[in-house]
Amino acid sequence: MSLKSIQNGDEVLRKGPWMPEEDEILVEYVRQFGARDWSSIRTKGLLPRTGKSCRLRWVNKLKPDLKRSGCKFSPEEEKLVVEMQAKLGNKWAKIASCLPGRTDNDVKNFWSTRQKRILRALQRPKMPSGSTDASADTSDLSKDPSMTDFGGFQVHSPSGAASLIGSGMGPHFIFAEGDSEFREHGTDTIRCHMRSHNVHTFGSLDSADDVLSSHKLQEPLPAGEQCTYAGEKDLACTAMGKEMQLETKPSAYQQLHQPLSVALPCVTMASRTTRSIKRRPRSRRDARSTILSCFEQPVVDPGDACNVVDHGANALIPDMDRISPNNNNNNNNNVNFSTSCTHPSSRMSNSHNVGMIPSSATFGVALSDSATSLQNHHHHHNNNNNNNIINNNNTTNTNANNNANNNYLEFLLQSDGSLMQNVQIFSPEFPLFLSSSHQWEKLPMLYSEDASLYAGCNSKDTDSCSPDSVITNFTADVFDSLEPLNSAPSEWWVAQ
DNA sequence: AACATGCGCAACCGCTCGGAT
DNA sequence: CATCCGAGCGGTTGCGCATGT
Repeated sequence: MSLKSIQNGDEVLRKGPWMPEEDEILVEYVRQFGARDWSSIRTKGLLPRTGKSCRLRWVNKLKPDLKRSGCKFSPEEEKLVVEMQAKLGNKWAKIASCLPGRTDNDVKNFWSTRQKRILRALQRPKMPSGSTDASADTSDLSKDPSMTDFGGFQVHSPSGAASLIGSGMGPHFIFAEGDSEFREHGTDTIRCHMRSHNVHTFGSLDSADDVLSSHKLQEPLPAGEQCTYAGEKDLACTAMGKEMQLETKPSAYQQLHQPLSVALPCVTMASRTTRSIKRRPRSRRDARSTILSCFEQPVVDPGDACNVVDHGANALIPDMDRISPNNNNNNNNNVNFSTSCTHPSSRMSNSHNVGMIPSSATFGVALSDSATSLQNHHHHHNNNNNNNIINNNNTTNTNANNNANNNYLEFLLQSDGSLMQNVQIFSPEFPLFLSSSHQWEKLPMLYSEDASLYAGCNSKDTDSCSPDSVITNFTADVFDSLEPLNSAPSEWWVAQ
């Protein structure tokens, strides 16, 4: 055992791990004199430890009735910690006072570990069985091939199509037909049974722990054609025909991200969309790259330039050659990149810049074939869309499904080959709206005040940006960490 | 098998608070 | 009222074991 010591005058004070003999002396001291006057332990010559060290040892380890070291927090304890932390903040001592046998240090460490776990879940998603990462899944649930472990979140996905696509604001889970439930492994269980629904996307705008573990959904969700469940607080679950939504209500979002009149916590897309655009991820893929993998093209014909929507650092760019750095006039180290995107069957036939979204933004795409818009002067309100959900009731496009040349815009295509209108790419910082006239427009209700985010726009007060003007500034080293997309088409994972 | 990395937890550090003098 | 000092709190560090390569 390593023994550190510090010189204190003629005295040598010990530091570091406590030995059993020291513990015995300390316990005996407390028995005789009580748990106080800690400094006198040293002045009496009982232990070469500071009073502070003695107190800490007693409070955290030796005090009677403490739960033994290594005793995991129970789901009830975790729930209480989460709730109290939300109320009180990092008042660990206060929180610990409500947890018999737990010390403030226990709670603090537990919280820290939990935060890291959640972060890992978002940054290192593991993909369904059949993926190259399956062997990395060592959780108990790995025995069940239908279970996928996304770090701290375990997802039941018989179709193998479950995918974690979100990060930053919280995880998004996409489910396909046949997936029956989603569950979070932790304090609370959020479980939705789905039988007749094509796709289920769940997301939260808040951090995973804030939302996922503090709301509980009724179970099982009836598989009827229409049912609605309002969560205890701010989660609601709605099943409508072939789709089901889980949503956080604006109130929950606004608590953390105010002022905000509109939130987009989750997206529901048609099954064709989600299946055809996903591909097998590499291990340790950055979470942001994983998001992009849902939207990038699996195969691109020569000349059919179609690049990933980039949303900042660490994004995966499938083909660097197609991204040309443009000189800008700034004297700083920033380089402007614009990505172009065309598709032969799309009305969007000319190059459109889709490079956007500053780093640290959370990326998502909300689709609507019913011209759903968050802008009043654009909207054709979907009946279900009275708060923060954008619906896509698009039906399966078989042609598109079979088309090996699907690119990431494929999910924007409607059955007649035309481009789906009113596509919104959202992030809190830089939401955009692709209108029916294929103009990228800013969403005023979500505007960031940071004018630099609108590089290329004439003015942040401008109502619309031309496609070519949507350019994001990246620092020069942004692409250092990018991986080239070098896997063969056969490596692309397409859920069936 | 050896090494690297991840992870949880015990202990430390710096600071604030409040009672005693 | 000012100062000292012990107690307590929250953040951080680093050790040791587990797991991965």
